[in-house]
Amino acid sequence: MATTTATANAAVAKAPGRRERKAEETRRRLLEATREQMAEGGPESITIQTITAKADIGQGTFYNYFESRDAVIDAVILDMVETLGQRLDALTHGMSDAAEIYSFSTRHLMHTAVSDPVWGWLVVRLGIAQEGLIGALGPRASRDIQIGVDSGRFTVEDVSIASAMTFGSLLSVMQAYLQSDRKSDPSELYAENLLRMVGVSPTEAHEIANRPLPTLPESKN
Amino acid sequence: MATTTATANAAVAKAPGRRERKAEETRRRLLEATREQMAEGGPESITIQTITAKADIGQGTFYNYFESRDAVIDAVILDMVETLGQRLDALTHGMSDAAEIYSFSTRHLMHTAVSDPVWGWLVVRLGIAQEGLIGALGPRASRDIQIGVDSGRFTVEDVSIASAMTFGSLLSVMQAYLQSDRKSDPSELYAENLLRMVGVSPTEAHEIANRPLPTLPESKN
DNA sequence: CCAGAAAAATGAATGACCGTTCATTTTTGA
DNA sequence: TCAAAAATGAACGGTCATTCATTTTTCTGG
Repeated sequence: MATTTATANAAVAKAPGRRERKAEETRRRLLEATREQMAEGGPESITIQTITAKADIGQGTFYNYFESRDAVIDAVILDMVETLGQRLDALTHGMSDAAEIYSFSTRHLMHTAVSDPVWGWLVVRLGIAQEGLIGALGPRASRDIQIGVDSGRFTVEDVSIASAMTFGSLLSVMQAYLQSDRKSDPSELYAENLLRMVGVSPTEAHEIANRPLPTLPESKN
Repeated sequence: MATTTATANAAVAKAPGRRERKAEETRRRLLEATREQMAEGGPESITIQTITAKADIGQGTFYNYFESRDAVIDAVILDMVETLGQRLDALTHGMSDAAEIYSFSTRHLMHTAVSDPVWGWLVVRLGIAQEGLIGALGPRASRDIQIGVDSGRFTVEDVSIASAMTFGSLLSVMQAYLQSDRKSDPSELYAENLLRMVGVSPTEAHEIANRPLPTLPESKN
């Protein structure tokens, strides 16, 4: 064991090494190229050819980093959803009112979806059938709604259905927004409708959904 | 003019004729095969090869009836949506309470979506990005919600957003249902949540969403 | 600093799939 | 009987994911 040349490494293994660093960089380039391609041309424009050309990397090299075309798409989605999820968690961490947490989360989610073209493609085109997307967003929505139910703030008979509706509404409102003349950000009305859906009174729903929205913390990456 | 041989035909033209009847039959066969293929293998399995094989018709013949692959898919969707829409209209025609109309419509829609595999693929896989689907369902949802707003029954600030949410929720609830163990029909809970969303009080929403659901009239076809 | 082994990169070639076309054959109607 | 209409399916052209024999880069021990 301990074949590393000299540098005293603390625990198990942590020497980056030129090779590793370069490999990581290549992987990052491929993910970045995939993300960009998705933003510019949508999911159908993602071919191995376009990705590798954009990343300035040989076609064959792609398969040293990803199993298949689908694998890289899943990786991009997972990365984006996880990052946003963590930023939302950081934002709502200290809050105590479930309705406020739910409102801020859904507003930010919608706002992100209508502002960032990659999210636009992601949500609308890959949509609901995409495992990665629903698998990562679903649990978060469920959790936030469950908090409201447990604290007596929300009254829904079935959390999973309310969660699915939260998520599905996002898709269609966003789609409608993108196809319209993009007049006004629908985030507040979307959140207000959701609050009513989970049992918050209309007047209160209106007030909560229109509170000043704190900005999202930057991601740690 | 009047080149028809003999048969006294009333107005403009209405002689079916062997040719016309056969052509209609072929078109019907193609639509039917497309529908079946969609039910069995989903949208991506719809190729000209599979459709024509299933209909027992030559590949080339396909293009005597439809412009392209997309055209036949659109035709199937339009047909299905129109048929269901008319049945829903017939059902709710005599009703006066907007909440009941909205509830019955959404319940029937969800029930159809979770019962019929073609609708399943249609709604989930083609989903929200499909022009035909949203173009036909959207206006109906908007109309039903608008009736509620006009009669003071609903309070929503933006009908188009509420309409989009009605439709988008359908997708995701159905998707969740299909991926689960298909335990219980989510139609009632779905409708109840929607009623609350448009401003009906929780107690009333519960009552309305659980009224006995009249069966849908058969279609005229 | 060097040789040579191991790892990674490369891009041309492969093979599969699919929508669409069209020259030819079959069916229909008068 | 024959001309027009419809049907046919082989063939074309294009796209694209994936493979692999070869080249290039990196690492290691001397």
